[in-house]
Amino acid sequence: MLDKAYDPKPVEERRLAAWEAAKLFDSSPRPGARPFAVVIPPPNVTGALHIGPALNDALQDALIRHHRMRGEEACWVPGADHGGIATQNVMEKQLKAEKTDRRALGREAFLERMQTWTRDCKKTILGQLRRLGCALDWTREAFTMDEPRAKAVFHAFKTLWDQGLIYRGERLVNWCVRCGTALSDIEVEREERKGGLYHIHYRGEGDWDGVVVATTRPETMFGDTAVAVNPKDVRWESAVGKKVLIPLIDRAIPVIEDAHVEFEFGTGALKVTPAHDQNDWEIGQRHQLPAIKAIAPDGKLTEAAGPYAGLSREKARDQVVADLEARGFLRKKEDHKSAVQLCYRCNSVIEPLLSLQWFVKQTELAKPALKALDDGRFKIYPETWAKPYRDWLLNIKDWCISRQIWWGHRIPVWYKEGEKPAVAERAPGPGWTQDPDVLDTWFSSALWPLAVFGWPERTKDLAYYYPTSVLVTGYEILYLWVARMQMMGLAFEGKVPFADALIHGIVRDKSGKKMSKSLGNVVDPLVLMDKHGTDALRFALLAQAHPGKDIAFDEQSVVGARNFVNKLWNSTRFVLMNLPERPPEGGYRLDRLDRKGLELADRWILSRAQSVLETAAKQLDAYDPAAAGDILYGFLWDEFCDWYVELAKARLQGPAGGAQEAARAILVAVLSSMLKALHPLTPFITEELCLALSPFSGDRAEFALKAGYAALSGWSDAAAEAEMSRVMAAVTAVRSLRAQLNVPPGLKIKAAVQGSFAPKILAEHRAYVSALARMESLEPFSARPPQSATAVSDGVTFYVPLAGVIDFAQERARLEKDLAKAETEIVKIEAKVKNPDFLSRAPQAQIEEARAQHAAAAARRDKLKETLAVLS
RNA sequence: GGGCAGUUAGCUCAGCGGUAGAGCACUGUCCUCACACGACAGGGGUCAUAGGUUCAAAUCCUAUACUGCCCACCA
Repeated sequence: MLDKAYDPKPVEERRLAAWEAAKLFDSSPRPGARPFAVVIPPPNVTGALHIGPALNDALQDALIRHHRMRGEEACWVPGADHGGIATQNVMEKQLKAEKTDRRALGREAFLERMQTWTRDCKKTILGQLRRLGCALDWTREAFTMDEPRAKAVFHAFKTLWDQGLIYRGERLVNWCVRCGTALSDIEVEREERKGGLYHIHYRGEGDWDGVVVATTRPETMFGDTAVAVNPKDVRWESAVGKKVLIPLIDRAIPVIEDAHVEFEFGTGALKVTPAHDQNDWEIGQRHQLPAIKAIAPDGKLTEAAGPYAGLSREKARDQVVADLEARGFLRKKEDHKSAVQLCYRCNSVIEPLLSLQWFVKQTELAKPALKALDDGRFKIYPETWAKPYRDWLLNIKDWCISRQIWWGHRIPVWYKEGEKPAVAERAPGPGWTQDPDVLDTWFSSALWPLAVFGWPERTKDLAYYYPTSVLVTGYEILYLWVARMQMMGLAFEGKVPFADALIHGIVRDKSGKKMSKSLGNVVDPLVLMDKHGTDALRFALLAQAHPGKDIAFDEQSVVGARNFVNKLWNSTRFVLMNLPERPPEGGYRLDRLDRKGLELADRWILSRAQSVLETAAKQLDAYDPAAAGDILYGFLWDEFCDWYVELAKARLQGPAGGAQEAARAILVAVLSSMLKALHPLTPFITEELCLALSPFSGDRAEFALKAGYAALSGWSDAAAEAEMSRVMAAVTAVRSLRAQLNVPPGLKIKAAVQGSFAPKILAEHRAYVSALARMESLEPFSARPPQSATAVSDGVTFYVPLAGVIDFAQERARLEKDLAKAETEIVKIEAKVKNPDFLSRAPQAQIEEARAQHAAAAARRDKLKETLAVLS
């Protein structure tokens, strides 16, 4: 016998052990079967997973399990990403805590430590995935820096190099002073911050007045190589062509014209610092201006800054401003809001810096990706992300792929005096030295769907699983990752790496704030799993994961899901308690049922179950587990447990025989098919319960995944559904009467029934009504009992004698309230039914329905009025 | 400065052309023989605002107002 409450821990342990022992999730090409392949977004090896990836993984697992149950060869590839800068930063923090740093350690020793860290971290992360119940094919575990992936990276680099798409050049790049490396454009985040706008006087050379420029970054003035004004700006007309002196260092620079300069901003004069500002760089290109570096890669001012050399950016700004002010150059300081650029890994302010870097040309690579989107080979769900994705590809800029860190794939370019640089995996010969930089971590991530299947080798896996089916990820890496995989996949294989991308939202805290360590609002999925069970956590996340929508996550939602899981447990427990010790040969089978012998409730629940299963399957096909979860939850709780199980009790506890067997068979069939349908969402408990039911359900499969897809057919019965809803309404009317008149729950009432639906109730549904409304007897109405209360429903009126219990004033008030309800309903429907436009233009079915509603409401109203008249 | 979402019950969110829904919270009754992680009954919304289309609009269109996100070279 099952315990009274579900205890997740032993069940989860048991299921995990069984899955692993059976290698249940392994996949290999199976001719004839449709592949359904998914590659996991490889988590960075920066530490343990938080709740965000848990959602991402639960979504993928639901899809994988669903498609497995549909008979497809589902393959979900696990793995991890070395995570470049992010991971190196983690290690650097550790080293700092040990009062050392990577330079003291040396490159080789540092990398060795990184390897060890990586091994431990992967263990943690993959352990978490396992614990979540992820149906990952563990034999395929991949890492972006393991041997096969390194091979893929080299091959990709070489191919792009041979095609002339890779080049090296000195460009203005986003430089993170703290991380000590260049970043690509999309690795930079922006944040609006308050700062100052400084108006600085640049004296004229000779004896003219000079100009006043406005800048937010006075400390870069030592790198100025011009002052620019708009060609149409009459205010500065006379200054153009003359020279001004940079204050404090008195270097002369020309005043030039450039259309980029805005009239309204500041003074209309712009100081041009090509080496430290993107716009200025472009102006510099247009006017062949030199680029003078005023800030070094370490964030300190260079020799060009004269007396300020060696000061940090921040200190230099304060000092320069103070000196300008003291010497009368500072004309004005305004408050000013501007968007500062921040490193997406360490959040420090980015310095645009001129440096020698490697780039991949993007325009040509983007074209096939655009085409794939436009002709539908690649689809994004929800569609709303397609436009931003498209715009990004259209305006794509070259990708800076070199990083000045140690952790990553070393750039496979070798140098030697007097030779052209060579691309090779190993030194081409003695005297060659390798480029010290490593590749952007996203370079290897971009190859993930190819690399996990052995590319560039022509493997069977690649032929079978590629292109993969769907990629599940958050919108924050749409460009960083999704777009690049599309470009690379198309460039190297001519096929999209995945046909669909499912973009989900971000898990936020319950007040809607982004989770972050610094805010202290991060949620540890393991803690929640320990507390409430894995299925509960999964269901809570999935039930809220509407496509593309962020989730405001509250632990309360996990409690709610836990309650549902417990409801599954107890309903199965109840069914098992009411089954015989020995199951019938082959289990209960619906096809053995005598359809004519079925009761209304049977026909109703089977019809409903069939429809619910169909809908849930469609929703999972459409990548919407939230909708599937919602409908399954509602059906199981509100319809199956609250009505069907209650109705079946009479037969279960009654005499043995055909009626009892039918109830048992239907309970088993409906429950076990629902458990199977829920399996993609809550794999542990559903499988455990399916197994417990298996002798009765006739399901021989050892695992829910192998039990096949849950479906019923041939049970659709609209008439039964309609009739059942009338019965339910009648029951509810009596229950309501009882509650409102404070009839003790234990007290069984006598009732008489009247109305057009009454004969049917008396003949066929008497047992239902008297059981659920707790009646001692139910008779046809003959005469109104002296002290009785009345419950009016569609086609039925119940009279309940309640001598001594009933309070007439209360009863009147109750009926008047019902009457008021009926009246307002009638007013609404009457407006419709009496509207000639409605009658002439609405579809016939609508009209008929409205008329029927009107008639029913009117009948109810009349009955209530009549009752009230008797009472007064 | 562009673009995209959202604005529905106290809270979190479904619904997206035919009489307003769920979970949680709330009120009342009940430890009724699966489940108090429960049962039954109930209260609570002029579906942001203003127009329009339609027999019919939370649902479609157009504005407006907030909120959030993405993108962008106003120093």
